[in-house]
Amino acid sequence: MDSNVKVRFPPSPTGFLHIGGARTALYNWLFARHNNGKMVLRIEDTDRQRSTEEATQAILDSMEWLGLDWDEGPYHQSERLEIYNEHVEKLLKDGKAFHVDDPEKGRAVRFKITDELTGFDDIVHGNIKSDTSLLEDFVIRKADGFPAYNFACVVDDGVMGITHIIRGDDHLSNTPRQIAIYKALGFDLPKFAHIPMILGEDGSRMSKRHGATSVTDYRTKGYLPDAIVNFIALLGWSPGHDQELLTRQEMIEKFTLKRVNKTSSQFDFTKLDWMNSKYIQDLPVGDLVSELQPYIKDANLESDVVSDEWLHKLVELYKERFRTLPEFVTLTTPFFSDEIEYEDAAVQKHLKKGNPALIKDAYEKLKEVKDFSSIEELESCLRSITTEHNIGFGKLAQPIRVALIGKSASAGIFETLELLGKDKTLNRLEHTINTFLSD
RNA sequence: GGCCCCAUCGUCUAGCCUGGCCUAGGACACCGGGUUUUCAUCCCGGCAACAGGGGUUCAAAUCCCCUUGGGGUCACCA
Repeated sequence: MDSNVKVRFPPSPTGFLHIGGARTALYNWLFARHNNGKMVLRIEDTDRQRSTEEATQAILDSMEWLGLDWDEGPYHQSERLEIYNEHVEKLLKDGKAFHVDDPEKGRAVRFKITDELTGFDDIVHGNIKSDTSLLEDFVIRKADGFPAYNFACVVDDGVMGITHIIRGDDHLSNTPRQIAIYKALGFDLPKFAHIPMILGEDGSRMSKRHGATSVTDYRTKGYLPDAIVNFIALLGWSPGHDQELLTRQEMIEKFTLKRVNKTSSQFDFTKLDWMNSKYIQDLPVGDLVSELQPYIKDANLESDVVSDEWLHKLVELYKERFRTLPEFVTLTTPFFSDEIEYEDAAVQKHLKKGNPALIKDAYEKLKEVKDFSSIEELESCLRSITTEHNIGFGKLAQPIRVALIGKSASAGIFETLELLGKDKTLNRLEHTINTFLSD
């Protein structure tokens, strides 16, 4: 099942890997893997002013984080000047290009438009119209000796034997120029697939003002790479059935260019959050703990005094309650720190307007519980109180919850008690009695 | 502005190529209900779209044209 499919992903290292670029990389990757082909990574660093080594590294890091690997490269265009020059000379000799002199910029080379092609076939869009006579002779080698984009791109794709060019449809209007170069140089024409762009939530082109635009942004915001990959895969492509949560393997099996649609899509952060929460729920707790570790450290929580077993239990308990990684920290801070923020509304409703005797009873009875790691013992203890007072369980659980973590929502009350431990539980109940119930 | 591309629920989309099975399906969000010690999860139900106008046809979301709207591109940037 070998294949001659060869695609490439050619980022220019002038900034972080954009989410749109990531999706382009993903589609190339899925296409290559689906067809048992190869993917080339090529760094298009011909803009000497804007290209940086840091950006290159950041892009490579993002690719790795997303789990998108490649089979060849990374090539750097800045190291391939000889190749481009050879082809420039060829065009010059054939009379298909000519020198232009600019008093300020220096001597450059322009490609001479002659061909009157009328269009090309695009896998996604079908037949694309174009009228080459409308084109102007364009620069293929800049005065600084570096090739211009449209030229370097074609030479590399030709030399590297790229069979399919999958890129954003903002390149649609470049394609006729590039085809002209393919023909002038005698390269076989690759197949083109121009995929729709990703727009911001307001429907305009995604830019800094839309908040998170780079892969790095999503990483620091606490999204899982698998969730990002799944989400952006579905922005412009669908497997053809109703399943939305797909493993990489499923995506590879299902991916075809034919199922990529033509319409640009808007980035929906809410749906991403939902999908991320799904991936969080499905992640083995051990892995989730490792993902969470940096955020716990960042928040300066006392993670070092805590046992692995305890942390695992806490994460297990809370994994259905957070959508992004840092949310876990927000939710569980009271488990790490004694500086609790008591929510006013919760205190009013469950403590001040409640029955003070309840908390005092709970304090006394809990004091007698020997084994706080026994859910059974904790439960029978609290049940006995509600029986005595003849009240529903919620009437007791809520005040205790607020007393222990400061808010009216948390995981199950017995588990909360267990993870907090006897000392903290008693201390906090005591604190509550003295602070909120003393008058 | 010239040229190019696009147009299904608020959003992502299925259906369009190969007209009829579409009283247009799914998901997120939203609204209601159930489960639950709270919240979340989970389950059930609901709201909600073929941009407009002309054709072609027995029949159009599906094919054609126009209008409108959106996007892209017009660099010695990629």
